[in-house]
Amino acid sequence: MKDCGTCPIQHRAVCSLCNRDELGKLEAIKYYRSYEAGQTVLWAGDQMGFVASVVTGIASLSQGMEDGRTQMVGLLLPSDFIGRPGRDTAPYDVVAVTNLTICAFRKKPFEELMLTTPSLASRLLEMTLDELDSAREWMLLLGRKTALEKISSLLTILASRDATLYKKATRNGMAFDLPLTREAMADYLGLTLETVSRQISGLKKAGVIHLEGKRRVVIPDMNQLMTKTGDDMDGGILV
Amino acid sequence: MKDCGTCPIQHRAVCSLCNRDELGKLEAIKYYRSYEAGQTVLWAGDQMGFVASVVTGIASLSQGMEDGRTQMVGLLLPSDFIGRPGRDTAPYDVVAVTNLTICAFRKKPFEELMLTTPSLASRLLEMTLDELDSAREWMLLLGRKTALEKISSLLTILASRDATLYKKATRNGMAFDLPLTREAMADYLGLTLETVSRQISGLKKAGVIHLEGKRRVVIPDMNQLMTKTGDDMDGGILV
DNA sequence: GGCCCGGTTTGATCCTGATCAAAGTAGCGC
DNA sequence: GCGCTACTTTGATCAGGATCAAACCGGGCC
Repeated sequence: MKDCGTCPIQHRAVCSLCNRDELGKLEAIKYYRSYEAGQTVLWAGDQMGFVASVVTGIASLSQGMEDGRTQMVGLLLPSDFIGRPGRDTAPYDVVAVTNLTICAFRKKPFEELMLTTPSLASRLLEMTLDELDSAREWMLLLGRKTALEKISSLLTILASRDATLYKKATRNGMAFDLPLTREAMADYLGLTLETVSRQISGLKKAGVIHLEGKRRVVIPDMNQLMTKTGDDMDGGILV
Repeated sequence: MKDCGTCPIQHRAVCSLCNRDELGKLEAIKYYRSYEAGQTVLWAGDQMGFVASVVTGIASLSQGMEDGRTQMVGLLLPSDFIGRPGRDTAPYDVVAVTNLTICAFRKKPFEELMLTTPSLASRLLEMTLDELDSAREWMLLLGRKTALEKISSLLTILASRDATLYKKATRNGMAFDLPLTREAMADYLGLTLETVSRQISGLKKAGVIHLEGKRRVVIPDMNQLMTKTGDDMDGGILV
């Protein structure tokens, strides 16, 4: 496994592109960049001179309407891809939700590399298809799930991603830090922050989760939470 | 321009893949297939031996929950792509909404062709990115728009697609046939069919649209309809 | 300590869209 | 024509979340 340079999580290949860069071709065109929580990485419509992969932290993609309503359309966790080969402006706002480090590649050379490296191109298609699948999964959530199901689904996803990231077991009890504010959760779920708060209180009262402070979530029984998502449970952990 | 074989719409390159197949490599592995309105092309989980492009008609992609709630996650119009290179089961139900003709390619040889034909691979990435963009556009609609805005957006999109398909002007008045039942519209918009019906009646009463029969929609002034979508209007016609 | 500030919780009320129910319409086969 | 079926419209009522409003933390900083 190739080390991703300054990658802060030891022994984990979080930069999913460098990780497969057997020939070291990406090495020459990559650089790291960091953002503080709350900083905007790109505004919708911005010129975009790079593509990138999230190394640590979380970024969000958001669409806004003129009257201020916003909808988060993607949550980028470590190893997720940012950017559009073949397009030159950002279609959405990209915001650092937590402190964020990305591994960026200059776009022009990256695109040239794609033409001569079929494995890179097919890896990218693969990743885009995955994103498409999760976008569509999210459409079901936004269109048809109740507030309770939405919250439960989000917690389940965050818990699973956190678990895979740190290689922890999920089945019997786990804990993780909520990286999102109530407002960010609301934006992602198509709810208001008050509703998010109320539903979380509900889950807490029901004993499905408990909170240590405002942000640390303890889930005594993962299955109990998953019951509330409305999803099929035998598919195992979703991502 | 290459003719797409039995393609029923004359002088139009609706099979977007054959259309660019300068070398005729796709010729050998393609075949046509037709479905009647209402027929299911693929069930979620089905083995999927082909990829395809819609030639005529409309297909839908739907996700279902066990309790019967369903959410349409994509509407495939002529030239849209069906299938997943690199995956072998269908992730969603694919249903023929109207009578449907597709141009299918056997998956194995198609994938091999992709490896040796960078232009095909990059075309596919392009198409997938487009799908991802429209999925995310739809997430904004599902999460944040009102019923009226949802209906208006759908009508606007259908009108625009219809216009490009038949090369008609959209700005000053147009008419087209609604290909979807109220129920299908509801599934797509995350509403109930009653709400869809009521909102359409509302638009009719307001003079924004009128109906000839149940299915033919006349839009005297496209701009008036677009005012109701909640979208930015200077971006021109969305697809 | 006291203060401020961002984030959170909780309460009261309102309203949009869901639900339940019934009637209307068009097409089609007989 | 009749009756059937699938689709649509309209009405009455309900409820899940939104909205408006206030109080409640928990830090950080003076």
